[in-house]
Amino acid sequence: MYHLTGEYELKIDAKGRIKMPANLLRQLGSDGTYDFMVNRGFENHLMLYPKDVWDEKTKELNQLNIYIKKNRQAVRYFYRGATRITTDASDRILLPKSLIEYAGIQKELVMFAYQDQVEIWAKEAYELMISEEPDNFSELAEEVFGAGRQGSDE
Amino acid sequence: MYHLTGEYELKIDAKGRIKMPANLLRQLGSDGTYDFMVNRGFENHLMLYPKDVWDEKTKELNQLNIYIKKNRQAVRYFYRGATRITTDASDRILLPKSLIEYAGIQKELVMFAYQDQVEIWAKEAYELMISEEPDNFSELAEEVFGAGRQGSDE
DNA sequence: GGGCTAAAGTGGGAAAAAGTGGATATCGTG
DNA sequence: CACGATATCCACTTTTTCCCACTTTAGCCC
Repeated sequence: MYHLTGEYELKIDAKGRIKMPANLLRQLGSDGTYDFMVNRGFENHLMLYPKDVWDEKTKELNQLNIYIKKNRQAVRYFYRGATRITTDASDRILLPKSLIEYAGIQKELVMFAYQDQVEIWAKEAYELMISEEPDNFSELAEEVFGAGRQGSDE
Repeated sequence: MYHLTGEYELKIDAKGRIKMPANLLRQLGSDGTYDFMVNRGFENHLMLYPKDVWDEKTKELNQLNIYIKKNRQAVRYFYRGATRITTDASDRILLPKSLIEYAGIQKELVMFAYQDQVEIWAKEAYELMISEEPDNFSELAEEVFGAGRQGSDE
């Protein structure tokens, strides 16, 4: 749907506001105010989705029969903390306190955009995550990307 | 019917009243007083439904032949504790004591809205729930979101 | 590159809304 | 009737929202 990219270092101001990078917003097209959903990510970070992406993702989820325990738990787990967010007149957003806390964000944070979503990490946590990756990366890369790439390939 | 969202940390005051988050009420539209039904949830929490949602949900249930034991049990199980609730002039609600006890709510609680309903948890219980990944979540997630996303695809 | 202009980012004041606490009135029940 | 519990009402505090103005950075032209 989108092909968002970029890594942005940002600060939270005294009122808890975060300026959305102009570059990122530009990738979303549209003007005026922007509409997002945030929730807890699977590691200790947050996920930010453009509203339309979120709606698409939850469409199927909302079809599940939540009287089945397994489904109920999954729905909850996916949604956890999901909150709607819009930009103000200066393109800033306000994240829910509970989510900020969850991600361990103090002042500095990183937004990391890929595919149709944006991850939000506390700066320290992001750097840690980034630095830990290479360990088994080659193995992983081979597994994920490599299938059938042996021999001649562009 | 609705697409309620948001996670709200709330406190019960000395008189047992809980302020409904303005943000959540706004999503319900309407003004003046709001009309809800609460009952016991399937885990140790409560469920809060806007009255119109409740009516819709019970419509099917009320068609069941309750002279059949199984049906009777199911109906009872769903209804258990069901109580009508309205907001006062300051948008606060009063939960039945027995339900508060059932959910183990002391002072702090969390309202967690998704789809057309709101779950009410004791804060500690909520945090525990949130932190535990459901058993076969990745499997289920794959079922729901992932169909054929492994390897090369669109 | 220097200087100009527009865009991006930052900060804060003030009004409005949300949230909190408590006093008083009302109802139902023993 | 008296009591406790609920409902109604009012006053105050805190937070959020909205708006405006300033600083800094990036883009552009000469």
